[in-house]
Amino acid sequence: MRPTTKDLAKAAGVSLATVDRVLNGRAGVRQKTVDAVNEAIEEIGFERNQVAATLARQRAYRFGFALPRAGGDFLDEITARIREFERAGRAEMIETPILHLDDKDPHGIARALARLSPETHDGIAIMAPETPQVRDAIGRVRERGIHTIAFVSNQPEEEGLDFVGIDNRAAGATAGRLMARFLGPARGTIAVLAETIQARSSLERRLGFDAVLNADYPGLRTLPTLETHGDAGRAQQILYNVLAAHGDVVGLYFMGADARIPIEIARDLSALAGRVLIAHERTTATEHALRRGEIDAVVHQDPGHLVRSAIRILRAKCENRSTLASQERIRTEILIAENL
Amino acid sequence: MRPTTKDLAKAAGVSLATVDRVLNGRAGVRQKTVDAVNEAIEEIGFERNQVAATLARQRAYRFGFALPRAGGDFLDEITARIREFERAGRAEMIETPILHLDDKDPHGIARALARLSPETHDGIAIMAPETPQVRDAIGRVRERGIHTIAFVSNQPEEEGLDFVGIDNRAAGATAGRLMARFLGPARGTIAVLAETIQARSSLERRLGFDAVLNADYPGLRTLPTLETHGDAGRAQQILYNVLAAHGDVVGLYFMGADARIPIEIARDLSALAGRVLIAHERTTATEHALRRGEIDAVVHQDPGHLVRSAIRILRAKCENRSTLASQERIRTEILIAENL
DNA sequence: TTGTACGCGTTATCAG
DNA sequence: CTGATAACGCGTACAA
Repeated sequence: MRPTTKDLAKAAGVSLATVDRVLNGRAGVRQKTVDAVNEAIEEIGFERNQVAATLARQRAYRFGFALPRAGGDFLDEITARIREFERAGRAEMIETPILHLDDKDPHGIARALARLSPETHDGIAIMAPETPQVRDAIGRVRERGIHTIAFVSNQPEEEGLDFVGIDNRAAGATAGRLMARFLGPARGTIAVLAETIQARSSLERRLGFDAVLNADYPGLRTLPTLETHGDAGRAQQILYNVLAAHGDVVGLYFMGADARIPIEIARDLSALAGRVLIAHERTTATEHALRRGEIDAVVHQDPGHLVRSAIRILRAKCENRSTLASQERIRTEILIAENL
Repeated sequence: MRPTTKDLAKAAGVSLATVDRVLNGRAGVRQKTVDAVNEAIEEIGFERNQVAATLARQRAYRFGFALPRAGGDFLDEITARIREFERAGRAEMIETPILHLDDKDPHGIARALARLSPETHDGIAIMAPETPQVRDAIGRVRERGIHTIAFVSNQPEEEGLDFVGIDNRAAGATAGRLMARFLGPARGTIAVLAETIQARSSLERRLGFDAVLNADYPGLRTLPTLETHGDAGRAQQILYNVLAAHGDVVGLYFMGADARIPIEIARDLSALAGRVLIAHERTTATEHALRRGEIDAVVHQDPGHLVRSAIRILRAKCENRSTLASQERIRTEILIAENL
């Protein structure tokens, strides 16, 4: 049988309570005693039994998800995955409450984050715009002893804040390579659409996309990013204009997280037939479009994986363990009709 | 607080022991009592606390992996992922011993499986050829009360044996579509290589590959599958012959799980430059080849995901729970240089 | 057919 | 600063 805390206490010549204090880094133990316990840990090869530890905590882990209140199919999918986990999580003593944030109101977000207490949250995954207010609020959440990670939309890297999501530059490069390979010898212009070019994810994707095309495909020219602001009418006008202005548009890249609107418009624009269309994120809209051959490929990050990875990382932080890096890197997936 | 077995016992008017019997489907309880307990479960909304249940079992789960003794980079990768899990699994009371099988000896495999006892194994994931002996042996393992699943290489579906691995037909179709899309307007012949055409996986991949090409690309012709039998010399000869016999080879599809040998040969065959090459499984060989642009795409199933999915499914069976279907479907991943 | 009592390996709460 | 001791929710002998 594996050594237990009891064995450890005996080996170190202290009580169970002291063992617990050392194991969990609590204050009020002489350094000498700490060392003795740590030596005994090495000696007998003690490893904490997390199952017992979780049971003894007397309460479930509470890992919150702070998400924008509204935000298209992809966010709905994320929410669905959280709720799905919620059911299974109860038996494992993990709760995953969702906290809704108003995307457009940084102060409101900051206030919501300020209300988080260690009493009700062991950790929180935050998907929010990267404003100074939000960044500061996150810092204060951490200071209160709540573990935090940036979720899907990255926060500035500086403060070593863990991040769960894909590498958007790589995702853009992937889209770019597929676009070029699918176009083959064709030459011409590629239009790029996004909800907004302000989002960091859009910037990074664009960077990756251009890097590939500029480096290897002189026959292809990319236009500046066009902003739809999530507005169907505007998107339609934009697409119409760009096709009118450039007779040689051979490809379209929908860079945003909600490709539904551009896809629907593209469907009606017969002028787009035969062009290569690439979008981001698997949603019902992109899935159907792939099946019908209306778009050619989707670059995707799996929402289920995102959610579970965030939970695993938060839990590992609580138990101050490290995680399996190989498991936590979110893949930049390529979807075509055949591998849906 | 969530209701516990104690609350359940009280609500049903029985003892804890009886609650346990009903919960775990043990014999020796009057139907009337069973019903009473089940009603009480509904009434108070009881859900078993798996953390407590696991702790109380007094022993770790033991989920074995029965794998071929030798088998190329992909299998090495799987083994590495099992070992990786092993370290983290101990704290969660899950052990994952590996059982080595001799791929070429069905009777030996059957004997090895016959030695498995419920004392030492709660479940086992089996990767083995689909011979009658093996199938029968698996049946007997299950009869002894050990949970089983087919791992990576499928067993005939008939007996409702769960399977963890990709849909090989879809994987072949994915490879076929990529091949055709990357070739663009080019016309010509595609050579298909495999270690052996006998393996079910090869058959299924070929089926998917051909289905796509035959349906949509009349300008592309596929040759019969060529067998390398994992032999470098033979593979070289085959490739040489096929290029000599067909002047219009525009693409190569490496269907087997170990693309290292064909890749190395292709690298030296300057005649292959400019052709589209697609292989299966991410290994150091395929990864490097993608980075260097020696091959164009890799169709992949993630070994880490395979391993963890097998473990989760076996565990769910032990706790007779259902699993999150969305999490357990192994993706047919497409890898190019940009999304490695 | 049913119930009692104890144990699992931790954590938390006291008292000293 | 340290130690006893009682939980935590469930499984399992063993008794009845």
